[in-house]
Amino acid sequence: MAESRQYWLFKTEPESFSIADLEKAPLKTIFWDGVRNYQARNTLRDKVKVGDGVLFYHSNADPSAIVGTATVVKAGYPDHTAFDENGNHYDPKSDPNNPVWYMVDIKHTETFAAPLTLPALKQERQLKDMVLLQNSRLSVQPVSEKQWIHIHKLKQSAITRS
DNA sequence: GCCAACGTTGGC
DNA sequence: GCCAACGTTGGC
Repeated sequence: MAESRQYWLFKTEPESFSIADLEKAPLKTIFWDGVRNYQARNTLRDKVKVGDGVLFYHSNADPSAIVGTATVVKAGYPDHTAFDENGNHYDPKSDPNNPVWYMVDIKHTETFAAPLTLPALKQERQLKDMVLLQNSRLSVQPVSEKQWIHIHKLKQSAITRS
């Protein structure tokens, strides 16, 4: 029996990679490279599966916000950007025979008509347990099904209001 | 730009 | 294995 679908939140600084960039990518698909944190690595390597839902979050942005969603199209595999001595994400600890860092592929699903800003998310009692709101720096974090559903409701009401 | 919170490194 | 020093993240 297949495990049920899981949900995640991926953070990115829009200055380096935004949801607009994801939409413009060929097949609207990219590899989520550059994660260099062990907890996030473990999640990417062991837990994120094809078909899982991803909340796309812009950090260090004005305003910081969940700006859309994506779908996982390839589960964890070695992050080859760690092997490239000339790249920004090079890490000598990792080599092809014994990779340290992992990535997944995600495909754009939707860009929200109205971003769900951090202050707005903080006002939702149903979201108070979100890892995002717990002072966490984790760039790849779990989202519960309840949180996922609630965020989609918020997204809907944001559209209705606009 | 500041700085609190967090993660990692490395001396011991 | 402890923990101080350092580096990074990310909200404000």
